[in-house]
Amino acid sequence: MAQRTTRRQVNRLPPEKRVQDIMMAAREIFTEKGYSDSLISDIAERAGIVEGTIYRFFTNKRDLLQRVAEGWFVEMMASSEAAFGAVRGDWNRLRFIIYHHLASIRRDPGLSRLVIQELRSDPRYRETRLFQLHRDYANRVVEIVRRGVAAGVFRPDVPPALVRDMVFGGIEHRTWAFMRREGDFELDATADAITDMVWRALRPDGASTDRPGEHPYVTDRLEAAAARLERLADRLDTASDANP
Amino acid sequence: MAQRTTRRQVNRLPPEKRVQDIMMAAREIFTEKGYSDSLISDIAERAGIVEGTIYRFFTNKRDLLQRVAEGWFVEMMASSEAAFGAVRGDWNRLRFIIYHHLASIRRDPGLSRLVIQELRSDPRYRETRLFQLHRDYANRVVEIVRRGVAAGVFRPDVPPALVRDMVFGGIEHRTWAFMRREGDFELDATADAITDMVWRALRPDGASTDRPGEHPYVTDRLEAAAARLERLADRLDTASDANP
Amino acid sequence: MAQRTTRRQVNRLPPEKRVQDIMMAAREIFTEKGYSDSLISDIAERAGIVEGTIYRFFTNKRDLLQRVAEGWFVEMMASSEAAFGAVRGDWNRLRFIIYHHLASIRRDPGLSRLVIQELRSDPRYRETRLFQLHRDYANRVVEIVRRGVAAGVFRPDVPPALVRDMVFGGIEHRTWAFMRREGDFELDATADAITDMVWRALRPDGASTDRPGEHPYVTDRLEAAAARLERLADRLDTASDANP
Amino acid sequence: MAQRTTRRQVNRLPPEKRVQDIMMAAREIFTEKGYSDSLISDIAERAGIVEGTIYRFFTNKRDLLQRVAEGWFVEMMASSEAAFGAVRGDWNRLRFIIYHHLASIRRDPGLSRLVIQELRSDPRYRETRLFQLHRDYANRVVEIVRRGVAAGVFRPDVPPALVRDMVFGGIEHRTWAFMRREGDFELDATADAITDMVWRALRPDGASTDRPGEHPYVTDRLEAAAARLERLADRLDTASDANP
DNA sequence: TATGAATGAGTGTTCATTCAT
DNA sequence: GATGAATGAACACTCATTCAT
Repeated sequence: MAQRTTRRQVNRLPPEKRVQDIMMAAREIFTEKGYSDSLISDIAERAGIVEGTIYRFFTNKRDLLQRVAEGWFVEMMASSEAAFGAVRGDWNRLRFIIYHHLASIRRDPGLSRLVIQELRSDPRYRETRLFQLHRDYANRVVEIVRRGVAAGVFRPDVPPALVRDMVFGGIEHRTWAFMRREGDFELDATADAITDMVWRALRPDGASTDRPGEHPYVTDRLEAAAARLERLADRLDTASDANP
Repeated sequence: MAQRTTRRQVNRLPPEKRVQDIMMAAREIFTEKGYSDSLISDIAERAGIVEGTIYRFFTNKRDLLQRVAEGWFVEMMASSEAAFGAVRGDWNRLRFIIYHHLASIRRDPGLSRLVIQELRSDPRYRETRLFQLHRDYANRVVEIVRRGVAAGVFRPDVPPALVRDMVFGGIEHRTWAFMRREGDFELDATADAITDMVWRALRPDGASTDRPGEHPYVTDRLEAAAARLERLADRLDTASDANP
Repeated sequence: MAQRTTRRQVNRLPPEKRVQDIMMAAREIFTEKGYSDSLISDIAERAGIVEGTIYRFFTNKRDLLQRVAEGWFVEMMASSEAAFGAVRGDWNRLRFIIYHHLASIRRDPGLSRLVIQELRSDPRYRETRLFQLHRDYANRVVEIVRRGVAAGVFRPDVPPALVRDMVFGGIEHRTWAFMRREGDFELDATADAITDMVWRALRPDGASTDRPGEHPYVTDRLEAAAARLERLADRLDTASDANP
Repeated sequence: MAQRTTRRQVNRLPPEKRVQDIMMAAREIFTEKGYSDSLISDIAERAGIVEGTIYRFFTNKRDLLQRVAEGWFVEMMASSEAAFGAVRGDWNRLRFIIYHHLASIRRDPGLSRLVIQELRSDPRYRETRLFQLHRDYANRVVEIVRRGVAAGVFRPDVPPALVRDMVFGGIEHRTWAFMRREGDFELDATADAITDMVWRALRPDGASTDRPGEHPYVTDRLEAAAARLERLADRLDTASDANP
């Protein structure tokens, strides 16, 4: 013992910076390799420290993943909080949420996959802070639906939670290939398509399910045209009758 | 020389039966414990054989899981094939698929979770037979939408693949807690709610989005409009003939 | 993975032989280095196998130590069982036990120390088979004392368990330096000295505490006194008859 | 810049007080958890300082244990020094030592066990101050025996060191269960029993081995009675002869 | 064909000790 | 003198897979 050749070099940093470094390194490694293929030693190396130091700030590897994911989520929510508050109109709000979620996946596909695969399937997921964050995040949709129903602009028989599930489930399925680095998706078009689809399911019968402010749909137009032609024809009839 | 008290019992069985036994045992163990907590030795024991024998029929543990899942899926599809063919009407067909998928999850929540977690996230998933089966299974929905659009019964601007994603994504999210043995769901009510939601998103504006049979279809309205236009055209023809 | 250069060489042996090899190797390593400085990998190497194989037969490192110690003890008891049965006379029997224990320590000082240090101080020691073996072994002394007391050969006020404790405690203290490879002790002389010391503590006052066979027992003295009293009584009787 | 809420509290204390605090804390922790389960950080916390400070006063963890044990021993010896000097008579002196040792074990079973297990088995134990203290402590017994032999009150063939080993070995074995918190022992009765046992082993043949000042043992009394009766009988004979 | 003993690579975690501040 | 963040060596145990019998 004690024949250490290399002098021990201690690099003291403020705890926050250390934690930040570690989480950044961990996020990268986890994203690149997935959870179980990521080694604590790799993460330490990337963070420029030794393995033991990680354990001063994180209980274990799982805790590290957990907190990386939480950090990511908090960041995600914070980045949209202000903007979301400024959005007016239900369609726009739904579209905003959907777009934002799709954009997050595009930005961090690896992390998205990790959360879905590793954390959400954990048996203790519901006891997790991540679960709460996720729930709050997703419940923005529930809230919109609930209020719309109360205001009478949405169908009263739509289960708000199911809308949430279909929105986020749909997004996940649609982007699954991308998260696995196999496919791609168009951000705007996908956001539009999903929003429209949900929108139509929410609006009551008879109401136009077109996006607010856009042109009414073909059947309406067809019927309207027919009606106008009929009126025209009536007038023609009258005219020809009156001008024999 | 061997002091083994229990004599080695060599049971030569037809390969098919062996494979069947192993897969049944594997399915049970995998379902109970998840993939990584399942031991080959446990599976062998449950199947009444030894570890080595498994490797005569399966390349490795992963392959075993793969084929268990495939078997499950084939079984699932076969069980619905005939009945599905007999269902008439788009709403009913959608409802059938959704109900059937929900019922499969209720029957085998462990296996469902396993497929979602372990297999679908595998980087080579798309090269998998399971992927093809899954795609064929899910494309029933795509097919219905595509045909409905072509027939003019559904909106022409609905992306069929997105409908598929929202249906299966929605089902997954809705039942995720159940798959983790934490929550429950009502089979019929959920199937109805999802089908209705999709249905409303598919039907054109102005058309009743109520379930078929209760209110006239858009075709009716289109036919009525066409008829009126035809009568109009007739009259215009007559009128122009009358005013030479 | 799978670029193994050296071909995997399996060397199949009957389980008993394997267990024997492992225990022999473990005994050597444990004896040489003590428990915590012994590495499973060292033991495996010495036994000519790999680490994993050890875990087929032993639950963990502790279990291995436990069973090595048990084996040693069983062997020790077996080797003395027959001979002990043939020894006659209390002094000889005590001497035999003491000698045998000292001889065991001389033969395996490392193992002796290990048992005392590692196993006997374990909080669960009393639930151990080793404890039972040890107790049976040590109770030979208790048994001798108990019987001697019952036969009136030993003082009635001697606590047999305390005799046992002083015998084995004394042996341990006397040989402690030797177990640590620092000192030595003379086998025969030490056995004699301890036996004599205990012997003297056991024999009633007035009785010669010399080893049996060399000097008369207390019974002799009691008999002599009784004889004298009887003769005296006779004389007193005669005298009183003569002086009516 | 540091967000530490609890401000670092620098308490400059006189070195002696510091050392005292640390040793007290260490003694508690060691006693509670044993050596290897005691963490330097725990000890530091209990002493109200940080780990680094310990290393200003103690070379390493082992040294800390060493010095804790030394302190305990010195304290133990000091507490008995004066009283021991006042005790008169060999039996009483032996009894005093034995009682005192038993009482120490009763007071600090955890520490006693620690010294036996951890320190006495250390390969460098003999180079230790603790060893010297221990030797001096135990040699009180040797001294008593030696003097007794020289004075002719004890058997000349008793090896004084062996007496010491049996006394302390016996005490240790007798109280081992108690040190492990599993059993109990009666202080006075045990001290008496051990002292008596040693006493009997020390006294020469023919001498009463009863405790000094108490009644001689039965054989002696029997013989004495017989002798007196004989003398009486002789006188009676003479008297009757002289008075015919 | 079936056996099942043997293989052996692989890694998260602990904690006494150091030393820059 | 005191701090306490950082160091980094050390190691038991698992289990999918192989292959001699």
